[in-house]
Amino acid sequence: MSDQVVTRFAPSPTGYLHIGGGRTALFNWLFARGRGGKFLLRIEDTDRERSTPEATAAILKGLTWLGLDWDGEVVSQFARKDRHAEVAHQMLDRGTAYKCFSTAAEIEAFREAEKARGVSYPVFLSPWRDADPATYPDAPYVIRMKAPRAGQTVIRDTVQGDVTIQNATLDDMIVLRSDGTPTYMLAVVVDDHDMGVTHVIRGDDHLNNAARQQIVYDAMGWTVPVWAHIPLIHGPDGKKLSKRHGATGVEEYQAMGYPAAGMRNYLTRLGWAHGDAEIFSSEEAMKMFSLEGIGRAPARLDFKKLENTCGHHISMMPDAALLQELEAFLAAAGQPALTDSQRGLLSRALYCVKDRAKTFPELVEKARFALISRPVVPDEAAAKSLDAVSRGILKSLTPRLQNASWTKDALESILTDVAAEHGMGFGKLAGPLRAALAGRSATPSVFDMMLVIGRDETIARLEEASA
RNA sequence: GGCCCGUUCGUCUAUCGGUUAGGACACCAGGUUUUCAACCUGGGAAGAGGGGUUCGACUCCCCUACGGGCUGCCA
Repeated sequence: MSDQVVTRFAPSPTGYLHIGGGRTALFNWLFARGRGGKFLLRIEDTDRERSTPEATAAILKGLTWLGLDWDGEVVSQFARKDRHAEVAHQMLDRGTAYKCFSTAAEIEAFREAEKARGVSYPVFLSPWRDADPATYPDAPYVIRMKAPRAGQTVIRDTVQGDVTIQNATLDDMIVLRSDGTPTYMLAVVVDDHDMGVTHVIRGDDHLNNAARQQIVYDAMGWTVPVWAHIPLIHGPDGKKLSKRHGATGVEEYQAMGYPAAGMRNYLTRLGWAHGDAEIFSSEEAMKMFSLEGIGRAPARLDFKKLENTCGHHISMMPDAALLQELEAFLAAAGQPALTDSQRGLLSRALYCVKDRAKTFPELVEKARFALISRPVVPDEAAAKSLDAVSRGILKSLTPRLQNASWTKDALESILTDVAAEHGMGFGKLAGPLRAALAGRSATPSVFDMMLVIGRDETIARLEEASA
């Protein structure tokens, strides 16, 4: 018997990867990876009407972008339908399930009638539960689990605590549909058991389901996994996160230019805490992560904090990795790829822009000075600082830069000297320089810009601006 | 409607009966500066409401309010 941790993420492929699903996957991943366990991926595609291969691809893509790698092959739940049916029949043999010949129309009619009578929660009690097989008609049937009618089922949840459900409120869930396909309630249990899942970490929208699933575990004599039902993510207004809040799919976050490491960090802290830890790598998160640290209340998405977290990660990232992810972002956002020379320039510029950007678009904007080619067209604010006097000063500057030693210290002393000669502080000179070098009024340090683009380009831009 | 879960600064959270209720983001003020960002210093800011239990409750129990989830031959 191995006590290795096995977790899984089990999305249904009906759309893109929701940010909440991404966080669920992240928690499962952190928990497994931090304990030397396995993190498995299963696609819950038993609903043939709604499942699409495109959605599956989108989900895998989202997980991959987030950097959540799974162990082994992706399991298709639908592909295991024969195994599910086998278990349903074993339940039949064990007497923990029965054939029910009630039609959908009959059940619907029953519910309507009960509601009309004022029964708020009509629990359908199948007349076939204890019927004599001799009376079975030759008709389609479903297999229902024989759930206990009395007593209670207790879910021992690591996050929510002990949750007690009265069995009387549970009906005999269908485990196998009349067409022989399994329902979710059966399939999850069979798959989790067969895959050796030890910890079920999922959204708390499944909390009530856990009671029914536990009944299936008991019916088969299987070990119940450790439950951990985590609260959902809400929009900034506290309502369930939906389209109208903006981004709900993880690919939208990628397109907005958030680095994956920052995303992971932010999402980890959303609904989970470990003392005062705020900014950390995924490796550190794995060491700290525990189910006990998960909060019980739904958390709201805060884009400001997301940005702040991402800013820390951008500045911490090694240049090579940063450049690589930036290029992936450009591709994902449908922007033109970098040319070889732009890539070279950008990697030289990173050191002076990475501390000032929170997202990739911001990083590109800050590094604009390095990527543009002449003529440098100043924007309105920059144009204002390029008056006649300033242009004259810039012109007088170029000869002195010709022979200057191209270091920050040397440049600084030349420029402060020039400014002094014109009876001004360096601050006065910095504006025109920015305008000439970058065409903007807000840029990285002028010295850094000169260092990055080099002597020839610097002089060319100054001459152009002062012409 | 019924059942289940939740509720600490605006937001994410720490606290696991005894704290001036801590941190982070955001915000405000000041500083630094070569613009922006960053950074530094300081500031305002919270236990939903009401009952208990206890020498003592944010912490335990009950009620109310509010929010969320579930209530399918969906997952």
